[in-house]
Amino acid sequence: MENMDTLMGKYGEEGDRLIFKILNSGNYLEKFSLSKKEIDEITKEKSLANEWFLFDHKVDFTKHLSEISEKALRYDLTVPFARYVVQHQNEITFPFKRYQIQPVWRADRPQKGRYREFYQCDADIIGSDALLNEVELVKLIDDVFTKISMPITIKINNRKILGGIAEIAGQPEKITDITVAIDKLDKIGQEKVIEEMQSKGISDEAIQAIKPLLHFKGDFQEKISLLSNLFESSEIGKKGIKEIEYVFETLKHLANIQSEVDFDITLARGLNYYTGAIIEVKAKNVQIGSICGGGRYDDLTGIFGLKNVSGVGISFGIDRIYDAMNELGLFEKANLLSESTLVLFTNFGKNETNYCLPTVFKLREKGVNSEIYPDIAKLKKQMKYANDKNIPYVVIAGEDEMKEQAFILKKMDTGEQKSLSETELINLFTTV
RNA sequence: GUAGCCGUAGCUCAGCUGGUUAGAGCACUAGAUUGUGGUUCUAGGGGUCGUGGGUUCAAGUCCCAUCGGUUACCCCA
Repeated sequence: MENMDTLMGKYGEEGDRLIFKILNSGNYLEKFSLSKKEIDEITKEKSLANEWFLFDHKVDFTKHLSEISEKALRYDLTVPFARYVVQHQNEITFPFKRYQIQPVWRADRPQKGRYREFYQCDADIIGSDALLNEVELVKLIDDVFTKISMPITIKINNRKILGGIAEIAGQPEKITDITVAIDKLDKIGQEKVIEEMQSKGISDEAIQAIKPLLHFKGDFQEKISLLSNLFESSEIGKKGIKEIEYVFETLKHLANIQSEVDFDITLARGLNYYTGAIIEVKAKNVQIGSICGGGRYDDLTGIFGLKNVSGVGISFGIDRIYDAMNELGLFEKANLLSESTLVLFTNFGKNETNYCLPTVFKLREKGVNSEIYPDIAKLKKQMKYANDKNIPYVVIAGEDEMKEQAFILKKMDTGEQKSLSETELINLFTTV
């Protein structure tokens, strides 16, 4: 949980709306009052017939947020991390690296691949503006997805390039609108992108300047040279090109990257706080949103009172990665669904349980996953349980076996069974 | 915030232009197999048809409201 003002204004307009707000505790309407203007407006339409007019008339509480809510659930891990770094700046040695796995919340309508509560795993390096950190994080992404054998595309862009585009378009203040529109290119097509820009009040001259980018296809070098021509008069654009060139060259020649890495001019990302590299990862052959995202933020700690500390970080969307792995059948392929229990001891009654229990615990001490059926049930039911749970061995011990100080071990796949002493049984499982 | 689709057995669903006692598969229980699973066969239990109202001689079916789920837009992990 965070203070509301820690979170508000960091993620953009849409982000602010999606922050889970928490009502104040206790009599939370105590401090609440309508402004004179609001009362005038309401009473104009409706006479103040009774004291419940507040409830009769829809009041826009979103305009009174600060009066009724001062806490909110964390929207991501990056902003709270920046707050943490500022609070503990004297105890932290920079450059500071950390990872963190925790749930975050979005007040959104849940749907496929989109959750109200989900886990993120963040990895950040803060207190260094070296581009080497960008390279390290891309390498980290590549390592992770290579390890779980998930084919991905790592898309990389740079906010400075987007800034350059806005600059040469002559409307730097419209950078967000321009980039959000460009971001939709592969979804809605060139025509609609231009329409959207027009509707956001972007001038026709600006659109003409941007247009060459919209239907541009080419490899990395071709993209770079196109942008270089475009950015002759844009310092920020040039800087963006230099940055992305370094990152790509280093990745290409020194990092041994397995995944596809793509310089995507249309990649924008809605979060406001990014200032340099932006990264997004898409799973191949799975229809799900991005499964990992991140970028560089130069001013995030500045907002909380610690200037000139640049950071770069990425965030894995754990739940989506799990969904994608499921859909691709990666758990089966990696044999991650193998049986959890190796031996099941059947339960015939109290005496038999007392007879078996020490052996179960001895096996467990030796690291053999064993369990005893908790209820006195028909053998048929217990066998079915073992079968349904893919337990490969079942131990049966009733009165007869107790007399002989023996256990019957049944191998489920072949059905064969033999009588063993406790020592023989334990040895069988521990000397493999 | 906007729009579409769906709510019937524990689960997945069928149920036609309203018309007897609301069905199937899976799961569950029992038996064939009194201490032996996977296959098979037989029998059985289990339903306020999301909720509330309306139309009708008659509503799971039509209408309205409401709640829940889901999908898309937006945005993102």
